[in-house]
Formats: sequence, C-alpha cells, structure tokens
Amino acid sequence: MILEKKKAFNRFAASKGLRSTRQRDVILDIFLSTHQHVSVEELYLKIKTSNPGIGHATVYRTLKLFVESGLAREILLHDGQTRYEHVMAGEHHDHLVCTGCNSIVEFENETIEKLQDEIAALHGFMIRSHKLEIYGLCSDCRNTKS
Amino acid sequence: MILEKKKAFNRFAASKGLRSTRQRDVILDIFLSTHQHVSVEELYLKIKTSNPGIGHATVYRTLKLFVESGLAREILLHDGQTRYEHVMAGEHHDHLVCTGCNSIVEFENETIEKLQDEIAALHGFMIRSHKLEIYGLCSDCRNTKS
DNA sequence: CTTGCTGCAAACAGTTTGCAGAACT
DNA sequence: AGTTCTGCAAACTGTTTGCAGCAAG
Repeated sequence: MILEKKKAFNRFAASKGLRSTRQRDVILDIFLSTHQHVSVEELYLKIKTSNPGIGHATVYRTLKLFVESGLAREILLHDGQTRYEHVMAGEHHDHLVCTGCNSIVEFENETIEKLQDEIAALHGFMIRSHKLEIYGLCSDCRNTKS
Repeated sequence: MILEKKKAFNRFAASKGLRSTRQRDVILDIFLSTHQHVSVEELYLKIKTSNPGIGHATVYRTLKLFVESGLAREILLHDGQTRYEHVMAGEHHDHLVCTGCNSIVEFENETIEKLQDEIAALHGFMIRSHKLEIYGLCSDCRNTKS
C-alpha cells in the first residue's frame, strides 16, 4: 500500500521530468507514515529528527508536488495551518473536528455523498471534490470543559 | 431584515457592555449591504471609499465581534483569505464552489443536516457548527472550459 | 473622568521566493 | 555539462497586538 503510493509518485515524477532526490524520498516516506491531517510544521519537525538539514521550503515545495500527483490533499481547518491528508484511492472521508482538543475523527456516509450528487446535478454542477467538516466538542471535551 | 440584524447586534453589544461607535455602525451597515462571502480586504476597501480613516485592525476586530454575536460566520475557501458570510436566523446553507469562475451557489439540505446530527451522536460529539463545500465546475464553466 | 475603542505601525505566523551552491541525469 | 533541486534567508501576505490618543458613557 505504501509501496504502491511510492510507485505512483515515482510515475508522476517521471512523467513530469522531475528528478528523484533524497529529500523527496525522505519526505514521502515520512508523510506516508504519518497519521492523517499533518500540518507542514508537524511534518517538518518529524523530518528534522531523522534528517536535520531539510528545510521548510523543501517540505512546502514537496507537499505541493504530492498534491499535484494526487497523493495528498490540502485541507483547511480553523487553526491557521494548512494540513495535508492522504488521498486513498476512491475513498472519501469527512471530518468531525473537536474544537476543544483539536482531535479529528473521520467518517464516511454514503447517503450524504449521494445527496451531494443530487444537489450538484440540480444546479448543473460537475463535482470535482467536496469537503464536509463538523465542528463541535468530542465526548471527552464535553465532560471536562464546562 | 437589515434593521433586525442591527438591533440584534446592538442587543449583543449591550449585553456585553460594548460601546456603540461610529466605526462599528459603519462596518455593520456596509457588511450587511454586501453580497455573501466578503473577504476582509473587500470589505475594508468598500468601507474606505465612504469612510477613509477606518483602519484594517478595526475591520478585523469588528468582524470578530459579528461572529461572536452570531451575525456572521467565518468561512475558509482556498484563496488564502478569510471570508465572512451573513448568518440567516435558523437557516444554514452550504456551498457549491465553482473552481472555474469562483462563483458560489448556496444550497440547503435538511436531510444532510439530519445525517450529520446522527453521525455526531454516534461519536458522542456535540455539534457546534459545520461546513460543507462542494467543489467543481458550474454549468457555464463546463461548457466553456474543455 | 474613566474605560473602552480606534488608528497606526510594528509584530507575527505561515508560506513563498531568489539565489548560490549542491545534486541528479 | 547542463539543469533541476535544495537550504538559507529574506520577502510577502493576511492577521494580530501594543500603545498613545480619542471618544463614549
């Protein structure tokens, strides 16, 4: 699975005439090993422990490549950081975001997806992607915070 | 309708012990007269034509107040600017965003809202708000762009 | 007169960019 | 060798903050 993704990225890189570099390999490896929704900074810090010397700029630049290659997707929550999540082939998930502890739970709901298709059709829209985020307090935070 | 909103804000301001100032009145007026999804900069420019001298900071600060008062809602699209939209009492709408011409169509779907409630309940989540954006091409752009 | 609000400018955070040198092909 | 990629630091953008003066209560 991770191997497939690496291959997919390499194919993309080859088709674009991009060079294969140590940095991109490292970043790809670490990105693939992260939980969902890494922010650039989180990823950068993770990378730095095993590979000091890789700079912010490279991480930013590489993540954009991942997005371009279809490997990752940019998501905007409300914390002022751009986050990147893994794109799983065919699969789509949405997010429950806890505003208390910033934890994120994923879910999928086919009915919602279908309704979205219907709505889009109604407006003559051709869906390319979508994003559904529900904000609130998770069960833990409901109890601990007044 | 606009008057109601002004009153609503004034009630909020009073309850919080906020002062009533010329600037806040102006910003409120102009915000209420804008189309949906104004960015801070757009609003600021609009304000400046009739009221030069009102600074960025005040616009930012005031918009946060509007959010706090329940009058406005922050939305994050993918253009690096925070936008604010009007909150209509009781109503909630989601967005169809055209990536071709950046037009935004709003829609509402009760079933989706209900499904969200169910999903949240399933995870012990207390919903505070949510955001659903569908990205794609509107009917115009489907035809003009390959 | 007291306190909150404003405007300005400086500070900030996240992200992007220019450039010289390093690395890939 | 030629060109892309990298790391650094500086530049940028959108937003926030500190503060002195202004204005509302």
